[in-house]
Amino acid sequence: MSGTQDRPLRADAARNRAKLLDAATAVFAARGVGVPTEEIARAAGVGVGTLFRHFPTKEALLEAVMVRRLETIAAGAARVAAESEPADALFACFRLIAEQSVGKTAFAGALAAAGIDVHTSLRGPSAAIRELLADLLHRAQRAGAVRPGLTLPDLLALLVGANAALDQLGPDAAGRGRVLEVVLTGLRPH
Amino acid sequence: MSGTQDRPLRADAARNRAKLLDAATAVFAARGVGVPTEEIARAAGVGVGTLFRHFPTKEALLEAVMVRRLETIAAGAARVAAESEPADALFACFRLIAEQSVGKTAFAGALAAAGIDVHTSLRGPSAAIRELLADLLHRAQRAGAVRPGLTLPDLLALLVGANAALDQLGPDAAGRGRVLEVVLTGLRPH
Amino acid sequence: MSGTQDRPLRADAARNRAKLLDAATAVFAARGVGVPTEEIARAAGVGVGTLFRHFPTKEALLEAVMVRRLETIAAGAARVAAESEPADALFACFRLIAEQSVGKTAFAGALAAAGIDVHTSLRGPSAAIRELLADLLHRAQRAGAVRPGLTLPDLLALLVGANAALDQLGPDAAGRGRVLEVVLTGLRPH
Amino acid sequence: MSGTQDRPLRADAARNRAKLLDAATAVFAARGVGVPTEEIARAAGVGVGTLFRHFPTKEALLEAVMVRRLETIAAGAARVAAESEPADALFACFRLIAEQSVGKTAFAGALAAAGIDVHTSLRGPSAAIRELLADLLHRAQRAGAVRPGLTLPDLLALLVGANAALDQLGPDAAGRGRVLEVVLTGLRPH
DNA sequence: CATGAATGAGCATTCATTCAT
DNA sequence: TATGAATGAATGCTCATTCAT
Repeated sequence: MSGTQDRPLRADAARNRAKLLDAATAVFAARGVGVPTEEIARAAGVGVGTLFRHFPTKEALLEAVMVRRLETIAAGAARVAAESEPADALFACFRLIAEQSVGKTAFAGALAAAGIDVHTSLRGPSAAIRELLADLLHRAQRAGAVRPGLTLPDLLALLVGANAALDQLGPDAAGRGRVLEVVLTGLRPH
Repeated sequence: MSGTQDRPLRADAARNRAKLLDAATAVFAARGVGVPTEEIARAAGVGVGTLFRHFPTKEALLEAVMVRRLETIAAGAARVAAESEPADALFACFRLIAEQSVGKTAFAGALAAAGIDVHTSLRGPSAAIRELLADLLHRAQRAGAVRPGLTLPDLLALLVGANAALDQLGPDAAGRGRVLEVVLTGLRPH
Repeated sequence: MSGTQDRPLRADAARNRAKLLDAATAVFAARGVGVPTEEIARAAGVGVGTLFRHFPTKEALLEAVMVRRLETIAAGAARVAAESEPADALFACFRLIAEQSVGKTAFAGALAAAGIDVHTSLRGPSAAIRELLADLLHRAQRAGAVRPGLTLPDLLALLVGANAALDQLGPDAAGRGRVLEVVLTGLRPH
Repeated sequence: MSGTQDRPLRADAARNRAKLLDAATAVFAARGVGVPTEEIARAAGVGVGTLFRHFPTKEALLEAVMVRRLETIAAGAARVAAESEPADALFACFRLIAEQSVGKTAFAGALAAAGIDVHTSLRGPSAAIRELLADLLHRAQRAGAVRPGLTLPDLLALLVGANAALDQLGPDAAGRGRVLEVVLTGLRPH
């Protein structure tokens, strides 16, 4: 049911898999998805062969990186959502997701540009997020805390947009706050 | 000093340059920036050699495409800005820019991912837009129509974000309207 | 109708194509089909890129080599067949084909082993040979010079076998003569 | 001198060796000698490590497969040869060897193509066959049942050729009979 | 000046072999 | 001793760029 886990996986193999995912996340973020696979293997301290034993394709590695990211985000969002009532929870989740996905823009763009069909394995984690947000959105709207006409796709698009905006803004904390404030304010009814 | 001059360009050469830019715009948008240069040459109906005569580098071609885009946008924005008073003009420009740059996200991402330094030749056109927006922002804020603390970088980031959001939303007109409405509403003081 | 010729092909391109085919024929024969493509390119005095421009795949190159071989053989066989009456013509063709296809065994084996479907482009030339042999066989049988029950597939198998036998025998001229004599004698009615 | 000795081999080790040889024979025959060693290990139900413990090299495994084949053939030939008088024995052996070595063509070709020097360990079993055939040939010739000039190398080449012919013909029993008939008839004096 | 053939560095991927578990 | 994860050299193929025609 959990997809990625086929067998218990030997201790060292699991360690290498993790090292590879970490290295890939870092290197892709730092140098773009165009980096040679060998670079990633080197960063992970393993040979290329090991990389390809764990991820049969460069594309598969990219997917695994994104899946892990989404899983982390989904978990964080679920935690945050549980702590407050719907409206606040929605806003908190929005902040969290928009903030956490640093650099995701470049990824997603590159993946799409490469004609990669990420959907299959991403559907799982992203479905979790989607459902959570759909629920929160619905309840926040019923509570009158969010614009009534807004749909889930709208919300997701705004999330992607906020993400892109923060990416573009860089580490300027004050600016990030103002930008998020603009979007979150806009979500409220007027 | 006299080597890089922009000679008037013979009629057919100018025509080829235009054909190449059009083809590149279309093909990059349709198939991503990863397309072989030869594909673009073919789409333009010329040989690769001709492409490289006009644009010494693939990167240069990409830049030229974006420059032309920005120039169009800048012109449109200037026109729109002249037609209303500051606050409305700012909102109109925001809409225009966010709408017109369909697919730019993938571009920009890919460029950045490729480690390409677009700045040099883009600074011109984008500076024009920047100045226009800086001016409108300033005056709209003085008129009390836009959040006081918002800076130009904030606004640009929001523009990029809105662009990404619309890209993600696809051609759903109603959704695009709602998303823009959210962001524009958020820009106003509260 | 003639298949391989798509456009007139520029002079130098044609020259390179020929050089590549010659080099490939020689190198494959000398060192087996396992040779790196780069080896062949070097032997032809061109870059790998050129090789792959002419033959989109290593497999395609192999096929082209075999096609040319078969074409040569087919032409020679047709010439020989025209010079005598059916029975003698059949025997002459048999000798010619068995002799000319030195090293073909290794080729064909390797191709089959590689799971390559050579048929498509080979069908043309080999069909020509097949038809010629079918005709000669039929007429030689009617003339009472060849075993009556023998079919075309039988004859082709014997041809392949004779080829293999000669390959195995090496350059010992007397031995080659005796071996061919055995097979040709066996073809006659008894 | 004591390093390469053939220790009796523990029961399970012997079983593994046999499983590997069987698997290799089957897999090589079915998918060609290009199959990854891991495929063979899997088919044998052991790990690659075990495979390489028994056969230090892929080439060594191939050789072992062929050796076993030749041993089987040699034994069969010896049995058949004992049952009749020289001439018939020779023909029976010829049939047997030609028939039994189905698929050997691809093997031998691939081995040769790979530049593998099979001789060392094959000389043993093949020497047995060679001697048997040499003896039979000699006696059959003295009995006037086989062409006088024919040498042992000629006979071996014809054997390889017959093998190739049968391989090419496939399972068509009647055809196989006719083809062998042709060659065997050719062997007789005329 | 346009063309498209030639170039070759670069990259993803495979696979025989080794070695930690 | 068996296992299968790790290794990395080797290979087929691509594509930006150059240059002969």
